[in-house]
Amino acid sequence: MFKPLDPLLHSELRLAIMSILVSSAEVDFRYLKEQTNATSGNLSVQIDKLNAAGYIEVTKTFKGKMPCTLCKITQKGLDAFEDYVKTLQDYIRL
Amino acid sequence: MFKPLDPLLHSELRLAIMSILVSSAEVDFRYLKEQTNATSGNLSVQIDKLNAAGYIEVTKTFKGKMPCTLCKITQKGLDAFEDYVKTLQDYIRL
DNA sequence: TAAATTAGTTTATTTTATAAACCAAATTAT
DNA sequence: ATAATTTGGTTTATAAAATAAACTAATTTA
Repeated sequence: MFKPLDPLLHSELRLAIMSILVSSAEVDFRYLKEQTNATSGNLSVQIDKLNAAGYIEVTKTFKGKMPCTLCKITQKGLDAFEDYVKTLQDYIRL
Repeated sequence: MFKPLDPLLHSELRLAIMSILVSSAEVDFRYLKEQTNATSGNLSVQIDKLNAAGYIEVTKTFKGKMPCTLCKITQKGLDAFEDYVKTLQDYIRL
C-alpha cells in the first residue's frame, strides 16, 4: 500500500530545489537561494546531497569575477523525482 | 512560491497514518501497524504527536480482554491534511 | 583603506525519526 | 498449574537529518 518515499526527495528544501530544476535548464546558487528562501548553509548542504546522489550536476564557474555555482538536474534525478511523485500519490489521494 | 510544508504531516509515517484516517471512520493501532509496516514504538510515538497536535483523537478501550487503541481524524486534522496536499502540489507539479 | 556585501563552505546544534528495550496482561504449550 | 510466547502497547536511547551559526575568501562600495 504505502511504498517508501525516497528520503532524499522527501525533504522540504531538497524537494523545492528539485522542483525548480525539473523545469529549468540550469540555475545558479543565488537563484535557488532566492526562490527557496533557504539559508546559504542549508542550501549548500542540500545541494551537496543531491549531487552526491547523482540527482543533480554541479558546475563551479565564474560570472564575471564572482563565483557562480550552477545546478542542473540529471536523468537519474528526473527519474527519481517522477518516482517520488508517483509514490506520493498513494499517500495524498483523498 | 514554495509555502512551508506542515512538518507534522511531512513525515512518511505520520502522512501514511493520516492518509488511512482520512478515508476511515475509526481504526485501531493494530490495523495501522499492519497497513504501515511500522514498528510499534514508532507508531506509538507518531500517534502521540498527531494526537498532541489535535489532528487525531485517540481512545483507549478494550476489545474483549485485549487493550485496543482507536484513532479517528479530527476536523482540524482533515483541514491540515487538505492544506498540506494543496501546498505540496506546488512542489510536485511537473 | 575600512566596512560591507557576495557567494559560498564547514562545523555545531537542534530536531526528528527510528529502533531497542521494556512492561503488563493474555494466550498457548507442557 | 506454570512456564514460554504472543499481543498491544509505552518509554527510553540512538541514529540520522535539518537547520543555524560561524567562518572564509574575494569583491565591491563608502
